[in-house]
Amino acid sequence: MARLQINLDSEVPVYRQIVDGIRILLVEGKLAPGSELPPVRRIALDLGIHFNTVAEAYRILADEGWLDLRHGRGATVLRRDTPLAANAGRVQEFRHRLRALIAEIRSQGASAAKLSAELRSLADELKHEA
Amino acid sequence: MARLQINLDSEVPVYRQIVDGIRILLVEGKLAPGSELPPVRRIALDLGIHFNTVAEAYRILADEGWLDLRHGRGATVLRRDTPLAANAGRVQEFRHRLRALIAEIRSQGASAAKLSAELRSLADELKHEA
DNA sequence: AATAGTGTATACTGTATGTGTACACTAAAC
DNA sequence: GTTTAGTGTACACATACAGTATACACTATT
Repeated sequence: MARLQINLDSEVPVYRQIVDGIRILLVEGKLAPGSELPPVRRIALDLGIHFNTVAEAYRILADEGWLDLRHGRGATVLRRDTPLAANAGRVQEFRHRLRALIAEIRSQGASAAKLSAELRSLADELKHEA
Repeated sequence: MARLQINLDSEVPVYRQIVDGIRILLVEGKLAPGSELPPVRRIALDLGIHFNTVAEAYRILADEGWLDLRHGRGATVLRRDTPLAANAGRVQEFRHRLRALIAEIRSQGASAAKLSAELRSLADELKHEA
């Protein structure tokens, strides 16, 4: 599995950074159904954190239906049919969180032009996946 | 000032939702330098929370250089020259957080096509602002 | 069986979040 | 000038969250 990037100084809790990082791989198909994830202790060792923190992340992804998590056997990626249609509220929430993210980065000095280009690039990637 | 939208059930702390919401208005120029923000008690009353929670949000925005916060007088928006050039690290962080956000919403059922369209729309808005 | 390797459960510590309350500063009324 | 109303500030507190330590239970292999 691709190496996860964790920032211990971030305001975002580590377990959520792990969830976010693995979910990217899952959604983008870089972790296919049937794959086995590394044991919690191994990831924990790599990242320099406690294995329970990784286990918490695995549990969340299992709750979301991404992982089959079984006592003594490890974690495997499930085939996960898209759960629900996108309703308007979800897309609106996305829009709001995206605006907040853009505002935060601009507030730190990133130019609107540069971010606009990044957004277009991501939009294209997404389009090809769809 | 435009009404802030706060979700008390969100996993995101209320004070940070306030920071995010106001920062959007600031970055997009909808709160111009010289404007006065409402007193912390008034916003708190509107949102049904304690005024100290709003005060915490104001302090953060003041630390970021957006607000002039003065004892007994209220909060006014400062002219804030862009603080730093966008370095590569910041844009990379943006990209990663954006991917995480997209993955999360897709994981909840939003289609790649729809999100791609949203991204393009936001990219265009940004471009016009630049 | 025994063992090594997996995830689980629970108690514990430090930190973050939000509130209550008293305070200090400013401006306006008098 | 003093008073008063309105503002942000400081700090203690209750509670929830994040991360760790440790003992446990399940699975597969020997």
